[in-house]
Amino acid sequence: MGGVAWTEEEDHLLKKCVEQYGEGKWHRVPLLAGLNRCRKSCRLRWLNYLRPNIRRGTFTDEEVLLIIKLHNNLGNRWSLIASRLPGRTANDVKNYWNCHLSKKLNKVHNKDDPTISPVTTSNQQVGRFTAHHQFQTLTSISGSSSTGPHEEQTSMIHLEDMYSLELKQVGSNWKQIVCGGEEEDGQNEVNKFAPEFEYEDTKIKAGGEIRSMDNNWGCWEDLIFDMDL
DNA sequence: AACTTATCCAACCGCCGCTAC
DNA sequence: AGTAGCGGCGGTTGGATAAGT
Repeated sequence: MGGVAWTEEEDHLLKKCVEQYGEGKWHRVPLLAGLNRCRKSCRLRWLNYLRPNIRRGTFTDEEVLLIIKLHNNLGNRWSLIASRLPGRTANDVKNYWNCHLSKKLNKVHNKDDPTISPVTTSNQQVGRFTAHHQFQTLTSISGSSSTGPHEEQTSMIHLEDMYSLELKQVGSNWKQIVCGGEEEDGQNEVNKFAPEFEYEDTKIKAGGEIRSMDNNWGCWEDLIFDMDL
């Protein structure tokens, strides 16, 4: 283990203590329970192992799909993801992701370019973005492609009908990003090659996925990874 | 059978945000 | 405003075990 393993006696003392005094006040637990463990260790042991209704064992297909979906939407916020999976702990979800899913996903993502993770929609690859803080809703994607020596392709990504991104694919890489806002004085407000930009409270950064925070899966469904798990 | 390598997962560590003072 | 103490979180570690040679 990563540290000193808990004994049955320690588990019993901790369980008894939490049942008697309730969760919280973890700084008092080692003293109340008579344990030679720090507050964090006690809390973790309770949350990940001793708490009632904890589900152990292998993850079901439904759980795996939900984890993937939630991870796309929330990132590495394991406690939030675990809260959607009854009986599963954040540590379990995190371990499962690190041991099983991240490797499989990396295999899929890194097929062509290790710096770009492809997202597919209607068989059209559009690259990926990360939206931090409040995520904007993806409303539509349109694209055009020209078949030339470099096979250049352009995709427009529209966010809440207010803001749009333009991706250009040169060869096998998505390199250029053009960010546009509402038209002003007939000129489209454009920042070329922006690695990231902010719109109101939303920061959108190149290199991740477009995400929605409002549980509106309808938009996201079109962007689900084309994965072979 | 003996050894090496890979995988899994419980536990630890350091950081962050919140609250009280 | 600054600080200490706390709970909570995500990243990392390392021992146990399985799989491979």
